[in-house]
Amino acid sequence: MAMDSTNGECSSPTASAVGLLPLFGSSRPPPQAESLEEKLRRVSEENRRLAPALDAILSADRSNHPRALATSPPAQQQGNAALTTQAATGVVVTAEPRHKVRTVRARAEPADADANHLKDGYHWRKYGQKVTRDNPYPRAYFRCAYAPSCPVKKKVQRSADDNLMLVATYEGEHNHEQHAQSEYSYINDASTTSQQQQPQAGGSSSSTLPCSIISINSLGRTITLGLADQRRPGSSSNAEAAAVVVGEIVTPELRKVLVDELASLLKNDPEFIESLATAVADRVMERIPAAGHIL
DNA sequence: CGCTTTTGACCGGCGC
DNA sequence: GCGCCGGTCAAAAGCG
Repeated sequence: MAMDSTNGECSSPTASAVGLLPLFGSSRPPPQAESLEEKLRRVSEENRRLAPALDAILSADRSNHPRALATSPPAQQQGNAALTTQAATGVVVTAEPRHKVRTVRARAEPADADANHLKDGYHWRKYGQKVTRDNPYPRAYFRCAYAPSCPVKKKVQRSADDNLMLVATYEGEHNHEQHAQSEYSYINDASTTSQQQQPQAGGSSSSTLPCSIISINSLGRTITLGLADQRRPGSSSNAEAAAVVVGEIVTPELRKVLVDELASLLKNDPEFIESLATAVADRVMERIPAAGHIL
């Protein structure tokens, strides 16, 4: 099963087919130009879009079995995506539950251009570095700082194609909680992706982007909350550019962060509010069938 | 002073 | 068996 979406292109066939959820479409007539019928059709369409999102969240929430969303063979060994998500900010998580190997691709922060380290909420100790044959950039080897009690290792290497893209491979599972002051979020430049290079909007940094948070809990198989660049031309609303992928959420704290993030996003989206109000009004009207007779 | 990072050496798997 | 290559070790250096 593969999930894919790039740079807020939430309506990509791949994304909608597999569960990267295009919360809102991008080509929509202005609300004032809509008839009631069109509104009804639009609301119904959005309901259809949201249903898989809800299903994905609920299934991830209720399932303790890690293979809920990952049923494919190992990505690294067979070239298939075992469980790959790529959010709008260019972070890809490939989970391979059977062998406890996960690959994370994340765009390095410009200020950290020389760093070869991914902050993921755990404390790592570097134990080696090696230049590999197929990549001019050195590969760094990290062990969990709680080793040997924690067997997790990770390898971090810059992509040969894009030196701002960090590729981290995790092996094993942590047997402890994240560090208290851990940073389990990537604040990434939302205008870039791993697959498609988008021009950086004036070189602005990600810190100016609200809600551009990607959370990856390496205890979980996949957690991605990606919000596309709101400055992108044609992106008329926050939610329109949003893509949410939730695999297995492990910690309640992280779950709360993700839910809060999504709730905050939707609250600030006037189109979502309007759609919600319309849907509620429709339901009310359905329950008052004789209202016309009263008048 | 203790912890972390660096870096060259070493080891083991794999293909020829 | 040999060489290549990825992964690991461990001493030295760096840092707070």
